[in-house]
Amino acid sequence: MQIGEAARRAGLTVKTVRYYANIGMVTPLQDVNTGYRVYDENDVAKLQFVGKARRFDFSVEECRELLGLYEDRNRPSREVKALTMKKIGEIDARLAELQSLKDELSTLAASCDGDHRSHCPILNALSAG
Amino acid sequence: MQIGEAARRAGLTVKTVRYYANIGMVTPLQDVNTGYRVYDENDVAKLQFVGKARRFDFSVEECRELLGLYEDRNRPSREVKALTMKKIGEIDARLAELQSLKDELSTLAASCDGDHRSHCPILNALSAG
DNA sequence: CATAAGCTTTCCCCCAAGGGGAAGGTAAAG
DNA sequence: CTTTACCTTCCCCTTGGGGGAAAGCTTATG
Repeated sequence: MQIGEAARRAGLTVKTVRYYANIGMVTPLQDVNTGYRVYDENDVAKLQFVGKARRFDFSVEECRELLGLYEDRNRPSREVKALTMKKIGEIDARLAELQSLKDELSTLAASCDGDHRSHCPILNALSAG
Repeated sequence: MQIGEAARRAGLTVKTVRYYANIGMVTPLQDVNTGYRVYDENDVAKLQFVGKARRFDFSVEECRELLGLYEDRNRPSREVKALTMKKIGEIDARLAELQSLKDELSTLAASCDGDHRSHCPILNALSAG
């Protein structure tokens, strides 16, 4: 099938699928006459796999790694789990960071009247050393 | 003072301060002879303000807006509070997204033995339609 | 046959928010 | 006079593609 159908079936844009081909992540065959990329079922499966991993916040490089493990029938599940735990740790760190930011901003917002007057504790806090 | 001292006092890198000058956010005077940027106390205050707002996850464009409000002695605090509430909403959305991702990944990780064997529910989940 | 529609290709610039480093000017100190 | 420590502009790099131009292919229609 052509790239359009492969993209549609994987739930990705054509641009994205072409990008994955360019960086060597999912490499279809190429029609010698037209130069068109030709995808098969296995390619679509890989695209879906990568698409799902991306939605799980894995970077493109991590996806490449996961895809390698996915295709290696003899890899130990330990490696996949390690990558997953690392990703969970990163998400945890970001969660804590965002929660802390939210708390501080909420405190500031609560102290600001938010009316037509110019007094504003939020700006004061931002300008305080 | 020169850019180096201004950056140090604002807790920013020289690159960042130069970037803010280039995009017209904090615009110092320029020495006619040397071409060096010349910062005063007010510039440093603005740089600190922007630095702090950036740490609160405000985008550069939002910082520009906040800085405008900060310099306008007659602005209503309503506008600042609205910007802050919008930012809190964005943080909330991202928190929910990350929490959901973490839950799903945790479930997957818990179901994977993570040993030397190849069976891996994580990869199975990623490859399932 | 011409041509228009709907695919596809490569190529190049764009985003945020700067970082890294080259090549070269300037000023103070030894 | 030269080293050292600043500073300048300029250009490429990052993530993960998006937007669009110019051009090639196939098929359907007038």
